[in-house]
Amino acid sequence: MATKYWLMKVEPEVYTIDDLKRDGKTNWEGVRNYKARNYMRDEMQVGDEVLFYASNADPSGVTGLAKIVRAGYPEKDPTWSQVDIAFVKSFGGTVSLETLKHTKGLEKMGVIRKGNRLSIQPVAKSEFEIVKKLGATSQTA
DNA sequence: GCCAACGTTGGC
DNA sequence: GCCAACGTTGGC
Repeated sequence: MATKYWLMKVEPEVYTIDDLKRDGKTNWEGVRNYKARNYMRDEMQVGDEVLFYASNADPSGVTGLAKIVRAGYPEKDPTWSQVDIAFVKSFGGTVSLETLKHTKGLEKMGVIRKGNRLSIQPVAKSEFEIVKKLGATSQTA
C-alpha cells in the first residue's frame, strides 16, 4: 500500500516533538473525535509519515516529523483507537501556521483553514514534501 | 431525523 | 481571556 501522509496535532503542554525524541516512540491515545478515530483505525498504516503539529503554541505550527510504527488498535475503551508513532526528526524550530498560510502549494491544507479543529488530518504527498523542506530550512535559520 | 443548546478547540 | 467554528447531545 502506498505511503500516506498525516498531520497530528497536540498541545505542547501535553506532548512535544522533544518528548517524542526522548521517548523514541509513543502511543497516540486520547483522541475523542470520530473522524480522527476513523483515520487511525481504518487508514493509518505502518510506515506512513506524520507532520507533528503543536497547537496552542507560540507560534503554532509543525515542529517535526514522525512515522507510524503500529497501525490502529483499540484503547482500553474499545470505542476509541490509538496508533504508535516513532520519532523521525525535530525541525529545531517551528514551521508556523503563518508560514504555512503563505506558502505556495499548501493552500488546500486542512490545518490552515480557519476553524479546523480536527486533530488528525490527511496531508497530500506534495504538501508533506513542502513542509518537510520548510522544516529543513528552519533548522538552520 | 431535525435542530437548538452546549461544550470544546484553537488562533489570536 | 475572548470568541468563532464546529462536533456532540438530547428533546421533540
